Amino acid sequence: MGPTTRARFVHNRRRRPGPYASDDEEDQQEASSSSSSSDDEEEEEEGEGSGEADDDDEAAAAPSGKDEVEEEEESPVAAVRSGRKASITISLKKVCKVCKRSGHEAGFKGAVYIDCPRKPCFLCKMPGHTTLNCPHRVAMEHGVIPASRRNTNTSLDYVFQSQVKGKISMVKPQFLIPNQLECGNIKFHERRVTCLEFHPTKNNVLLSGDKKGLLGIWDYIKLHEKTTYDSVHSCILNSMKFDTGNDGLLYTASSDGTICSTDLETGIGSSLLNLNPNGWTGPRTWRMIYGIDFNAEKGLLLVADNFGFLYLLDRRLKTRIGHPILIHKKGSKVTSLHCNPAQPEILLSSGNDHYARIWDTRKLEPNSPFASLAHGRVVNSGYFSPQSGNKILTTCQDNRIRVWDYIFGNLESPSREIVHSHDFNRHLTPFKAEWDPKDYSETVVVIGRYISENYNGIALHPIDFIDTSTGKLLAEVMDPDITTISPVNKLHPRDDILASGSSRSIFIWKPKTEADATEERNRERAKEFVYGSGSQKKSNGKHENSSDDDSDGSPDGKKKPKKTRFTHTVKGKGKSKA
DNA sequence: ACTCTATGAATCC
DNA sequence: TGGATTCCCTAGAG
Repeated sequence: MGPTTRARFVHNRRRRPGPYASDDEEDQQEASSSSSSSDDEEEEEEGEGSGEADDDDEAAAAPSGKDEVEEEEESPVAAVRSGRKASITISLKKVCKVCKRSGHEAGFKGAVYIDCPRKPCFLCKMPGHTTLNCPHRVAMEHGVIPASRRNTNTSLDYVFQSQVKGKISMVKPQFLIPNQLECGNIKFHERRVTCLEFHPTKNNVLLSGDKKGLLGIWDYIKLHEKTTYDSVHSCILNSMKFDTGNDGLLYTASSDGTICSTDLETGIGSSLLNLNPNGWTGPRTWRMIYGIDFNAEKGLLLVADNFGFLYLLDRRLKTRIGHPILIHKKGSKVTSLHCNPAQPEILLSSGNDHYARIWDTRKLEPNSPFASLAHGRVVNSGYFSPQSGNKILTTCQDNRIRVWDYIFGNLESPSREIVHSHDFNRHLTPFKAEWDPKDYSETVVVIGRYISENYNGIALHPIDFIDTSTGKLLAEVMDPDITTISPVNKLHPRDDILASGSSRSIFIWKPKTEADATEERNRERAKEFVYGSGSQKKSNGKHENSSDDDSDGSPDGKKKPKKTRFTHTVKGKGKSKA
C-alpha cells in the first residue's frame, strides 16, 4: 500500500488462539540466541519462585551493565559447552534491558513488543503474565467482559430514573467514527502538543497549545489561516478554556504559573494571575498551573497549581477572590478541574495524590470535599458527563478508566473500571479520556492508546473509542503513516470530527464516506488481483513484516488477520471475573 | 544502527 | 520527610 493517508478502522478481527503468545516468546527466544540450550528455556519458564541459582546474574550485573563485551570472537556455542560464563555471556545471551538478566530480551521484535517476563503485565499491572497474554488484551468483539449495571432497585436509582433520565434523550443519534485522516499539519508546533480545543462557535477553528507555551489557532478548512502566539506563555500550555460569555476570549493555564486571557480577534492578551511574581527561585517554590475551568454563572475562573491549591478569579475584575484553598495533598499537583455542566458550583478536581474530589465551591474549605474518589495512582483527569453532569469519568495512571454513573449515588467505588493502556511516560503529554460532547447517552469516550499493536507489520498506537457503559471498544482510529502516540484528543462539539495531537503534529479526522469505503474496497481488490492472495505488504513499512510474530503461519501463504489487540476490559461493580 | 536528551513519578533509603 | 536514583513500548536529532 502506497503512502496513503487513509485512516484505518479495523473491525471484526478474530482473537488469536490462546497459546500463541508464549510460542512467540519462545520463538523469539530461540531467534535471539542461536544455540539456545534447554537451560535457557527452563530458566525462562520458571520465573521467580523456583530457587534457581541464577548463574547469569554475575554476568548480567557486570560492569556498567551495557553490552560492551565484544572482544571474544570464539564460537558462542563452544563457550557454552565449555561451561565458561565470563563476560562473553553477554554477547551470547543478550541481557534484558528491563530486568538486566540474561535468558530473555525485552523490546520490539518487528512490530511486536516482547515484554520482560519478570515484570508485571504492562497493561493491567498484574503479575504472572505479560501483555502478550494478558486477559485484557482481547479482540474487539470479545473485548469486553460485560459490565453489570448497578442495582436498579435502590431509591436513589429510582430518583435517577425518574428525574434525570427523563431529561435525557434515550434515542442515541447515529454515531459516526471520525476514522479517516482528513489533514495533518507537520511542524506546526516545535514541541509536543499538550492541549487542543475547538472554537465554541467558529466551526472549523481549532486551538492548540504546546510544551513551549505556543498557542496556535488554525482553520482546518482553510489551511493557510494559521495564527500563533508565542508570547502568551513561556512554557507548557497545560489547558485552555473559552469564556462562555464571550467566544472571542480564551483563558490559558501554563506551567509558567500564569493565567492569561487572549482576545482571539485582536491578539491582545492580559495576565489574570501570576503565581511566580518573584521569578525563578528554585523548583521548590515555582508554581505551575494545570487545571482550569470557568463558571459562567458566576463569571468565575477556577485554577489550581502544583502544590495542591485552588484559586478563584473574578473574570471581570481580574482579581483573586479569597485565599488559595488546599484541595489536594499539600505539595501535590492538581492535574485537572471541571465544573459540573448542570450545576456549575459543583467542582471536580483530580490530583497527583491519587484522588479525584468533588467540591461545592459555595462552601469551600480544605478537607471538606463532597466526596473523595480513591484511585490506584495519579489521576490525570476527571470530567463530569457533558450533558447531565451526572456521571464522572477519570483517567488514572494505573491504566484504568473509571466511571461513576451517578454523582449523588454511592461513590465508594466506581461503577466500572476499564483496563486500557494509557500509562504514564514522562515524555508524553498525559492521556485523558474525554466524553464525546455530542453523545446524549453519555457513554462514548475517546482516548489514545499507549502500547502499540502490530498492524500488518507496523506498530501503531490507535485512538480508541470506548462505550463506557459496557466497556466495548467501538473503534480504533489509526493511520499507517502515523506511528507516534496520540495522547491528546478532542471531539468536535457539533460535527463528527476528531482532532488529535501526536508529538508535534495535529491531525483532523472525519468519518469515512461511503465513496471512500468503496474506493478502498476496490483498491484492496485490485491489489489482491495483482499480487495474488495475501502478499499485501506495506511498501512504506518502517518495521519488518509481522511474519515473525506468528511463526505458525499458514503454509499456503494466505493472509490471515494477525492483528493482536491490546484493548481493555471492564470491571463492573460487584462483578466477578478472574 | 547507534547515542543522546528532554523530562515526571515512584521508590528506596 | 527528602534527596538520590531509577525507569517498560518516546520522538527527534546527530
